[in-house]
Amino acid sequence: MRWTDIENEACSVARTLGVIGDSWTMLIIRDAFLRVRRFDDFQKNLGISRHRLSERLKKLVEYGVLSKEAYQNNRYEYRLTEQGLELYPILISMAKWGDKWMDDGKGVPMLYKHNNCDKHFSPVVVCSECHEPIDPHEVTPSLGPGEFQSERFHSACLTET
Amino acid sequence: MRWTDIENEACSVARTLGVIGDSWTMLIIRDAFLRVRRFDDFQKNLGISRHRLSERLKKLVEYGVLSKEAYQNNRYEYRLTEQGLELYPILISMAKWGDKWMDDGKGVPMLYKHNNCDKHFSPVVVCSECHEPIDPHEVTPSLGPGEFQSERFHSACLTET
DNA sequence: AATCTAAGTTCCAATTTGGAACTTGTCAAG
DNA sequence: CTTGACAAGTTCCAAATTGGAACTTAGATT
Repeated sequence: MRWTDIENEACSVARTLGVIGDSWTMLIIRDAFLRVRRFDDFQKNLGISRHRLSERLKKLVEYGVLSKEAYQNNRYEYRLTEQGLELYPILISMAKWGDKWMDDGKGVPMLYKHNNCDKHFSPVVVCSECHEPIDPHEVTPSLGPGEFQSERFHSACLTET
Repeated sequence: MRWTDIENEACSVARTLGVIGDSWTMLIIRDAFLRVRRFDDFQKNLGISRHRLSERLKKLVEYGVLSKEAYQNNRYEYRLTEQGLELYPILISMAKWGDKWMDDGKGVPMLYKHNNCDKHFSPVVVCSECHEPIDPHEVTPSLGPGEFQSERFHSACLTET
């Protein structure tokens, strides 16, 4: 099976990876959250080839993660859409995991302050219903309406015992 | 710049992507959360080539995301370690994003029940300090001790205005 | 002793990537 | 109004990576 077919699986994780799962894409998104908006700035910050960058930006615009808007005459800005902004939980969770497990002994690269409470924070994933933190061992998955019969596990059950 | 160098950047997002950011890896992790543990089962479920699977599993074991344990004589099990289990927030956030934005009109592939409250839930990212949901516009990033001078933005500031 | 099964490894064609050079359209200065 | 600079790509090709089929190894089963 080809990697490029995965977005057609009946699994929301696979479909998400079809959009953001290939090399460089999440770093482009990261830079977009950093307010990088122009082609050359992405290219210089990331060190990605112009070729690849061009392709990836085009795809992200197609999917609706970024918008491409002209400013002045032939200059363009790429900005996160609502759909793109909602990738934030994935990104901040990656930052937290990297802080904890990929520490090089020099301390964390970046600190995050929550303007709401004015404190440095870390992201915590809680249940939308009871507001308690989610432990993977306490989640029971079941087939939803969009799942169909298959010889493959299609869906992220996302529990581990 | 080569993609394979990114894990050395002074950015926790890039470092995390160095571990889980290439094709197939997050699907391997997904299957691991589904209690898939054996080489051939990963291979058949994912449709990945044995070649790639072998490499990826080896790397995940090296990084400490999976453990490889013998059972019976020459049979092996791959299991999520503590470090691997902590990828759950990333995975469940991907599932939520895919549910919302990659819906194909057939309904979600999978439902998740929280055993703690016995309800179907969706994951919400909140502040560790004030417990309010995090909005990317309300986060102010600053350089941490591990950041150093560079001509590149290294770190995920992770705010968008 | 022959076969089965799991867990890989080997090999090579086909695809993808990185990087440098080139293009196109507008603006800004002389 | 001509020259040069700049932003945003596109083109091209060598080098690296991937997919897939076939092969290997070692213990278990018939």
